[in-house]
Amino acid sequence: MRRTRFDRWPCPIARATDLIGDWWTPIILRNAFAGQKRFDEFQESLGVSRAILTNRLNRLVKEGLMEKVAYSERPARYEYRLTEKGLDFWQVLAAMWRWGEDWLWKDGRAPVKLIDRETGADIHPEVIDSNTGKKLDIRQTSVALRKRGKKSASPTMKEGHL
Amino acid sequence: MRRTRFDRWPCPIARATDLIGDWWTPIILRNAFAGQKRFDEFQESLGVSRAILTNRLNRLVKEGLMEKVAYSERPARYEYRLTEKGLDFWQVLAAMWRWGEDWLWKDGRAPVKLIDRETGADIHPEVIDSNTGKKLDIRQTSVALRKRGKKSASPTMKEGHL
DNA sequence: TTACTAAGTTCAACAACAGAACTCAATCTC
DNA sequence: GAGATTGAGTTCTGTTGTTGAACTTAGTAA
Repeated sequence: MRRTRFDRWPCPIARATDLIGDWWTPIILRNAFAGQKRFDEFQESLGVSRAILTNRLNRLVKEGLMEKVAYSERPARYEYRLTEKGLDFWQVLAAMWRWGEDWLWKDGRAPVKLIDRETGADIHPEVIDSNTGKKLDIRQTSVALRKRGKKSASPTMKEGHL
Repeated sequence: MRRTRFDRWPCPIARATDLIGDWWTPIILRNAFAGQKRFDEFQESLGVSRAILTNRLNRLVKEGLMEKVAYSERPARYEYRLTEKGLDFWQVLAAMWRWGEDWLWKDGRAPVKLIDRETGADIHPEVIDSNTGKKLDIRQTSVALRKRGKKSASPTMKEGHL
């Protein structure tokens, strides 16, 4: 009766969801992107239970999004740093940022914005198809099976339109 | 001792996480994008508990990502359709798709891909800044408070670099 | 010697999830 | 017209996961 796992499903969205599909993981990553590194720093700024924080950081390390690095030998002290894999996850958080600021403020606008560190210009994340440079349109998008693909773990991802 | 809620936090990522920060919601939305509409269709293809499915669909309706529409009066039968707000969420799932296919297949590639429904060309989601057209770079990105912003609910989102 | 710090671990109460069975109104099948 | 089927749920029982507080441990500072 364990939590259902998606990490062997043949769909990238399902596998990504398995990894970050809980309340704390995306928020912890957000704070890591904001420069936080230490256990107590995460714990105090978020108010998360220490047991859960331990669990989530361990998972992020095991999955390669963060690495645990000693910044002091004696006493032994560690910090958590984003890896390349973790840094690349910024695209997902940025897409969430964009959707969130577009849709989740009923009255007024979000009190924060993303800016370019050098020019100060506003940054508006947008998801495009890199082949055409155009904004994604679901109505034009389908899922296809790759040729010579490996057998897909159940449940099968069917071809078809999105 | 309720689950910690983020829906009043001043950060778009936190609010979005509150909405989709569980294992089933993104997967249900994925299937909705794949064209599924009915309760039993979701239930059978995902194997999710009916109680949880009811709960998640209700939440998605309450938050405006889906709408419950009667497709038959007698007997009363309903289907769930993505709204504009729900359709726009595709950018987030697409970003997850891209990150997932780039990082979550150790051996080989994901067995599925996104293609353009008309041309059949591969689609590669990518997150850019719509002002510059360039790929996002976290090392160049900061968070800024908007001028004249409303008081921020705790915890405070600080200015600073990401 | 006592207090403090960082990074956890342990614990009890409670909430959420899984899987199966049950409900209910209407329609189809024999 | 009796019984089975369908769609869309609700209810139930037993685990598993989350919360918040207290405790641990090794080393340092006062």
